Amino acid sequence: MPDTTADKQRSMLNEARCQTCSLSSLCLPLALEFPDMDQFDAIIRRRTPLKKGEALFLQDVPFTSLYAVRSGSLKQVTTEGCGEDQLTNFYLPSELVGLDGIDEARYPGSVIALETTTVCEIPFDRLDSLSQEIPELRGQLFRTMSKELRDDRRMMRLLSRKTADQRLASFLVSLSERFRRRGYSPYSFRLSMSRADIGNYLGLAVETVSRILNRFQRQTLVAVSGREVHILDLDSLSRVADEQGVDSPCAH
Amino acid sequence: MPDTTADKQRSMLNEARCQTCSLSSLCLPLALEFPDMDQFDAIIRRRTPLKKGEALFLQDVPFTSLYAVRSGSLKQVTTEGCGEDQLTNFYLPSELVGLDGIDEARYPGSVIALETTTVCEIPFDRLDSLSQEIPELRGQLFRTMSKELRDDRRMMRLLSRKTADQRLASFLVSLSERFRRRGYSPYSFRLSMSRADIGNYLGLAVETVSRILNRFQRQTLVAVSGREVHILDLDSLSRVADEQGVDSPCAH
DNA sequence: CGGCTTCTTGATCTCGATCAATCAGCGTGG
DNA sequence: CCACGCTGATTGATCGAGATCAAGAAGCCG
Repeated sequence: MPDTTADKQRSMLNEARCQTCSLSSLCLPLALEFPDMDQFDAIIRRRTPLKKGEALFLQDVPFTSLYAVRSGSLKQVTTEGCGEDQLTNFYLPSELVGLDGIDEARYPGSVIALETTTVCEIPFDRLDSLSQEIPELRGQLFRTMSKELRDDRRMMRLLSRKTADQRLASFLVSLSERFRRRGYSPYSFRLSMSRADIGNYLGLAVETVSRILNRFQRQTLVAVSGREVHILDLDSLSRVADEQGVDSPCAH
Repeated sequence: MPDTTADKQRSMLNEARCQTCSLSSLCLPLALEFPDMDQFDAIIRRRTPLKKGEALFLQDVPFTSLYAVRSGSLKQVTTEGCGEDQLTNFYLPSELVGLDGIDEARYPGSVIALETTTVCEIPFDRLDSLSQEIPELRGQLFRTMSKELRDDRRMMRLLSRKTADQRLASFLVSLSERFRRRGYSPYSFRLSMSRADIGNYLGLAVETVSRILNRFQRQTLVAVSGREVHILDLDSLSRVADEQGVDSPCAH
């Protein structure tokens, strides 16, 4: 028994090294060569895995670190005043959590594990210093934040112009792409979030999410069984995701 | 005549120095002391003023620089596929334009002047190098991007949960705050954007914007005449902006 | 003053929220 | 092993906020 624990410990620490991490081509240190990678690796802190429903941190807690998702997934939830929560983001492996906390020195939302999840903690003051010495790291940090800004703008477009159908389709296509990039099947995956989470994120009622998934299924765009999703016709789904009004056939 | 031009030129260049700029306490170099400020100032490039409707840059053009607004205002518009434009941001003096272009090395939307507008061009490669030498500058850049992320999340909440009334109220309150911070009256200002722009930004039809502004006026929350706005009851307006459902009286 | 665009106002219609039952999954304890 | 209860998901019926359609009114500039 102690043997197993030690093994597990060793394997975890090994996994936890950036050099051997399977996500290194997607993660923050992606632009680093070996000497720099070692330096970066040295500031990373291991965390014990989060169980489903556990919080990585709570809203308004002082900002100290960024977190790179290693496995599993999380959601970011902001509670404003006494109103309902707003789910502002889902995080998948290799993605960087906490960037929106830098400015006010506290996290603007709670981040909750949707399943068993492991993360790498990156103390921000150390990262900032290191980004002074390693221009590639600094550049990667700027690019990561910039990309998140771009994604946010896309989300605003989704929320302000798209129909419920287009939102669901966009959501599925986006998940599919993100899984593909991470080496998983873009056609078959398991949703780690509930229908309520999806609805909250997309600005739709749970019932609407359910109904539309059902319709997509009848249209043989997808096969959905509980949280298991099979995408049957990614092209059509993509077309639904950003189709225009029926009478604007785009350029011809 | 040449004398006047020379005067104007000199005065513009003088104005254009960060050290003497009235926005220095809000703008990017806000954390810098004098020797560093000079270095920063040295990489800034002057631009001739943009006329109303002129583009600072167009969508998909290669990213080279950030721009700090000196006077006037701009809107950022993204055209996706063949669909309608999405207005994703308004920029006021001291705000930084172009941060979402870093990642893909091109600007993800066109930025258009809403009135006569002057900006400071900040070549990004120079800024990046300088941010290596000046930690305060780097920190300010991180904070600025982080703040924009937070603002985006707030906007998502607005778009996915708020009613048309709440959106308009939030918009007016937010403008009021931004003007106050810049030393202008938070109660009286001129909208530089059209109703159509406001509607596009808030995810509402022009007609709805018009109707609700009218209703706010009947409720003596504001007095609106064309683009001239007087806020008569900022408290009530703020309350409208983030009131909950009628039957959740918040904490008591 | 006429020809624009922008803004306002009114009438109607529609998408998706809301309300209201089920239904399915699933861990818990008898 | 199965009844029980709980949470999450589905399905149906109704309703309403805001979009859309359709005129006008008011600026604005040559």
